[in-house]
Amino acid sequence: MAAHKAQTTLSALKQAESRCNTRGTRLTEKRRQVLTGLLDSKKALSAYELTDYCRDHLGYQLPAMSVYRILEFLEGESLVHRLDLAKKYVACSHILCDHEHDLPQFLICKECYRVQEISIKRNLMQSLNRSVEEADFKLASQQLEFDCVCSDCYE
Amino acid sequence: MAAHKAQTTLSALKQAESRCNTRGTRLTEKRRQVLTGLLDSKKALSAYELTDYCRDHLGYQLPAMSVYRILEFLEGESLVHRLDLAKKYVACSHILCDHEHDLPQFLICKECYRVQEISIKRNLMQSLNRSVEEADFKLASQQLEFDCVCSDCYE
DNA sequence: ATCAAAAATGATACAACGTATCATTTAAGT
DNA sequence: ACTTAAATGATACGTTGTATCATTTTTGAT
Ligand SMILES: [Zn+2]
Ligand SMILES: [Zn+2]
Ligand SMILES: [Zn+2]
Ligand SMILES: [Zn+2]
Repeated sequence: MAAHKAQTTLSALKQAESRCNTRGTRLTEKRRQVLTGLLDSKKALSAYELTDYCRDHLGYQLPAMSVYRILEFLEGESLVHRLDLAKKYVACSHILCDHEHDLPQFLICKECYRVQEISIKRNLMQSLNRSVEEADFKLASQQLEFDCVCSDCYE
Repeated sequence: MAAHKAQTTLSALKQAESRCNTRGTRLTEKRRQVLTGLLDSKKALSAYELTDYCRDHLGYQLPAMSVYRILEFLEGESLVHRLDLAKKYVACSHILCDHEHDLPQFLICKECYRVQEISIKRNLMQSLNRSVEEADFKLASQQLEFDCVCSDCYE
C-alpha cells in the first residue's frame, strides 16, 4: 500500500495558491489562514473551532459566517472536505497531488477527529452499491464517512 | 432475500408493551405516543418533529426535553434507532421479531427520510473492516448509516 | 487617478438540534 | 398513608448552521 507522503503546511499552501491561480479564483489572506488552521491542526475542525484558531493564533476574531463562506470556497476548490457525520471540516490530504483523486471515503476518529482519507477498493464499493440497490435505494454519494477510532485512541 | 413483513403500528405497540413488561420497564402513555408517532410516520423524525406530532395529533405539546428522554428510553429497549447522520430517530423495523437482530445498517433517504434497515452480508462487512484496519483505524460500530435516495425520490 | 461593478467580508438575527439542571408530578412499595 | 424512586416539565444554555443586509476590498474600464 503506497503510503501517502505527509504534506507539509507550507508546500500545501503553495500548491493551493497555484491551483487557485490556475482556476482563476483567489486564495485571499483569510482563506489562506483558514486553510492553514486546518493543515496545521492535522485533524477535522468545526467552523467555530476555526474562529477560535484565528483568535488564538492570529489575534483577530474571524466571524463564523465568514468561516463558513471560506470553507465553502475551499471545498469548491477541492482543498477541504466537509464531513457531514462529524460536522467538521478537514484539509484534503491530496492537495500536493496534481491528479484529481477518486471520490474518497473518510475514516473519522470520533475521539480526536484525526481523519484518514482512503479509497475503498472498487469491487468492495461495487458490492456495497449492489447491497443498497437490493433494498431499492441508491447511495447519495460514493463519498462515504465512517465513524471510527484511530490507533492513538483505542485503549 | 426473505422480505420482511411490514409491522403494523398496533401489533408493534403490543409487542413493545410486552417486551417492556418482560424487561421490567414501563411503556408509559407518553412513551407509547412517541413510539406511535414514529411507527405511523413510517420514516425518521427529529425530536422536534415528534413534539409537533403530539401537538397536531394528540392536542398537547410534549416538551422537547421529554421527547429526547423518551427516545433515549425507547432506544435502550431496542424499539427505536437513533440515526446520527440524519439527526433523526426511526422505529426499529424488527419490533415484531422476537430474535435479537444483528447490528443493522441503515439506508436513509435524504429527501424523504424513509429508512431501510438492512443487514449487509457478513463477508462484505469483513472486507470493509479490513479496509479500515489497513488504514490503522477501527470502525466505531458495525451499525452503519448511508446517505441514500429511495426509489420514490429519484427522478 | 477615477469611477462603477463585482467579489469578499462583516454584523445581526434567527433556526434546528441537543444538553444541563432543577422543579414538579406520578407511580411503586411498604 | 407515607416514603422513595421514576417520569415528566420548565428553563436556560451550547453548538452548528443559514438568511439577510451592510460594508469593505478588488477589479477593470475610462
Ligand atoms: Zn481529498
Ligand atoms: Zn483518535
Ligand atoms: Zn432495528
Ligand atoms: Zn425518499
